[in-house]
Amino acid sequence: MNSRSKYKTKQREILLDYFKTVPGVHVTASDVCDYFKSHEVPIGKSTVYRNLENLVDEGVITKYIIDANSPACFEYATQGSHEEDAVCYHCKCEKCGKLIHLHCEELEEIQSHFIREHHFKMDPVRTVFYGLCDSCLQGK
Amino acid sequence: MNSRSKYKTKQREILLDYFKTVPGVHVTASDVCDYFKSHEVPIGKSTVYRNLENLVDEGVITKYIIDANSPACFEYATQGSHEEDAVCYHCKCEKCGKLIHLHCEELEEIQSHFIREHHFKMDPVRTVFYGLCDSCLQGK
DNA sequence: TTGCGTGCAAAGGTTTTGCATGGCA
DNA sequence: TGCCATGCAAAACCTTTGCACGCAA
Repeated sequence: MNSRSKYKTKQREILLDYFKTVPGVHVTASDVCDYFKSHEVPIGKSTVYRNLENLVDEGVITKYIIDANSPACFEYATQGSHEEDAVCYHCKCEKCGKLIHLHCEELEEIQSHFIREHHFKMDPVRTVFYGLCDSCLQGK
Repeated sequence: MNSRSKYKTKQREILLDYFKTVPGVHVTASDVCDYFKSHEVPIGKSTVYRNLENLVDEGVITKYIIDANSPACFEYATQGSHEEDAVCYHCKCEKCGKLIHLHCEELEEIQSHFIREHHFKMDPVRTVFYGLCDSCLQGK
C-alpha cells in the first residue's frame, strides 16, 4: 500500500516535470502515457503507474477518484510548500467533474476535530471532498 | 445511468431481504454473490449488479466508492427520508489501509459550512477522509 | 401476449504483476 | 556490486454488455 522511491530515475524526473507543466490540471494515467507517446518519450505503462503511486504516497501529486469505473485522475500538488499557512483543499464536482481549490482556515478546524474526537490525523492533501458545485446546484 | 425496476421479481426480493438482514454492514457485489452461492440460492452475477444499480437509483441502498481499485460497497439505507441520523462518514488510513466508519453529528457541520461559505454541496457518501488512524499514529 | 428481467459467457477497460534486463548509488 | 527500477506482455480485477430464454403483469 505504501511505497517510496529510493532511486532518482530519469523516468521519475520526466513524469514529475510533466506534472509541473500542468498545475491545476487533472490527468489520467493514460493521458500521461499518450502525452509521452506523442512526444516520443519512451516510458512504459507500468512505470507510469508505479511512479504515480509513489508520487501519491509522497504527497507530490493528488489522486482523484470520480467514479468506480472511470480512470483515476492525478494533479500536481502545488501547495506542498512550507511557507504559507494556506493549505489547499480539493473539491470535486460529481456532476461536471470540475475541480475546485479552496483555501479556508475554518476548514482546518476539521482536522482538529478529527484528532480530538476520533484520534484520526486527517491529511488535507490526500482528502478530496466530493459533491456538487455551485453551477451544477443552480443549473439543475 | 438511471434505471428503475418495473417488475417485482424473485431475485430482487431475495436481494432486498439479504440487505435487510445486514443493516449497517458494507458488502461488495461479490460478497453478495458468494453469500448466495454458499446458500445455494441461484442468482446470476449480472442480475446482482443490475439489481444493485436499481436499488441504488431507488435510494433503497447506498453505494460507497472507497478507493479506485477496491470494489464498490453497498449498504441498506435504513434511515427514513425524514430522519437525520445514520449518515456514515469514512476515514481511510493511508498507512495500514484500515477503513473507519464514523457517525458524527458534528461532522455534519462541515456540510453547512461548505454550502454557506463555498456554495458547494458536499456529499458525505462519496467523500473519504484520508489520514492516519490511531494505531498508526502511536507508532503501532 | 408484451416486453422486462434473467443468466451465461464474453467483452470492456484500468490497473497490477512476473520476470528478465538495465540503471542508480 | 547490490538492489531497485524499468518494460513488455500477460494476468487480474471489477463491471458491463449481447443475446436467447423465461417470467411478471
